[in-house]
Amino acid sequence: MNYQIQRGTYDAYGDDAMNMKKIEETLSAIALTYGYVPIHIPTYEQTELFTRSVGESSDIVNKEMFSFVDKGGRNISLRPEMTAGVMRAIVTNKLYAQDLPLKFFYCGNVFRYERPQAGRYREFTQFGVECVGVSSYYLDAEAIMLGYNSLLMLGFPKVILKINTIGDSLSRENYKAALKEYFKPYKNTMCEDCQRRYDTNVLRILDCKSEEDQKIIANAPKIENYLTDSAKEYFQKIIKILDECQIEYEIDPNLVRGLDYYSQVVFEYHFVSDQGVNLGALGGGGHYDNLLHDVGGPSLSSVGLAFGLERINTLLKEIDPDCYEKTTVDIFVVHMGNETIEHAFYLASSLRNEGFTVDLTYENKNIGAQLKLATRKKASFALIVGENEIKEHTYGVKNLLTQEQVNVAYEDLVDYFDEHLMEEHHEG
RNA sequence: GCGAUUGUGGUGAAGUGGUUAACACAUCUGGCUGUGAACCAGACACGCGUGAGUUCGAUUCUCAUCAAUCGCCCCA
Repeated sequence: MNYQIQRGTYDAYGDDAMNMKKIEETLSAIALTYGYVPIHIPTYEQTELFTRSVGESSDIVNKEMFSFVDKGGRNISLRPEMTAGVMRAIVTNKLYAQDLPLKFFYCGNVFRYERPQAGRYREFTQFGVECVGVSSYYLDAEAIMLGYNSLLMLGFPKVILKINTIGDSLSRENYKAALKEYFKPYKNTMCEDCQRRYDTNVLRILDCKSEEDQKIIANAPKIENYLTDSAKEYFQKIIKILDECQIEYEIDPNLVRGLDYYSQVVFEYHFVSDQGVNLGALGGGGHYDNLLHDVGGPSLSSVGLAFGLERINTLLKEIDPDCYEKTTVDIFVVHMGNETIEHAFYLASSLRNEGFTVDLTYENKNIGAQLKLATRKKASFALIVGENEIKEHTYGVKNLLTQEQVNVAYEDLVDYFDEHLMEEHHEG
């Protein structure tokens, strides 16, 4: 029986898995500098949490959730995103009673039952931040910049930041009504999707790819004419801050995000490689006002964003395949078999205790094969342990890059490696 | 959920309705039982994604199924 890996999932190992870890570490470190602290939440919640918060009209909840009934008869869903879980955690732990805003960052796997494509998986990893409890355009701007700078820091040569406002709820109601009014006469001539959107979420019609429909959309009412004064001002303040900080952005009036809970400012980060590889949004987020309240907490506004780590990873590799440190070993211990293996074993242990990365084989391979193995494992040095060496307490140390070999006394080994590995790292 | 393309060893890849499925790289063994190379000899697909059907016979034909890639939808 051969077990097949599940559709839309993947295995990562070695350097690949290492890269994912690196990205997470980098993002965490940056979030920390913005005053965010880690939060850990469960992988599954009761289904209703998601239908309430993410929105029943959204595709994510509608048709993409991994839902099941557990042995206790509870309706459970694997998290399709993290924000809802964070809100729930804030409510169950009454964290809103602490100093606001609460600033949390998280990294974890999320699940969406979708058709897989390049850069799209059914189980994927999101890194994100949520800043909860204070409504301030400074905080929104801060979050946008956090995401923008993170991508630059990770090694993206440039980032396309798309930004838009969908207004406060009053603006949005008025605008939606105007759109419905406008599209009404065209409804039957538009594509099937748009006809559906007309009823479920008119805003999404603006996003339509059909050329025919775009002609109609071009003359549709614009959100800016329906924004309340305060919503307009709010957005302009954010734009001004981005200008001040010389963050490049493009205002995309058709940018409407799929999660129902957003209001005011929404944004996405994109990148297209020189080879033309475009994986869609690398990350996105926005401001939300009612989510915490909907989940049973007080009414507090927040801003959040999330990145897709897999997309970031594949794009970074596209840009520069060598952008990550590879897994390496400092010292590979080579022995002559038999009695020397035992000596090699203890030698390796003591060097590991000194903090070196040490590897060796316990098979009886000849010296050539062992050196070859050492090279394959990207070892810096080979430490040769034979009967003569054991007798004289002096070992052959071969630099696998320069092929130079010297004899080093047992007592001097640690110092020798300290010194020479340091050099290597500086050069690297 | 819809449409298109694809599916041969660890990797890249050729090929055919019929005895041993090319070739290359990688790997392993021996020549060389203390130094990463080269060379020489040899090994390496329980069988061509999985299942069923057609056939005297299928990896090659048909159907189903699964998966990957791309587009739509949606999103990270």
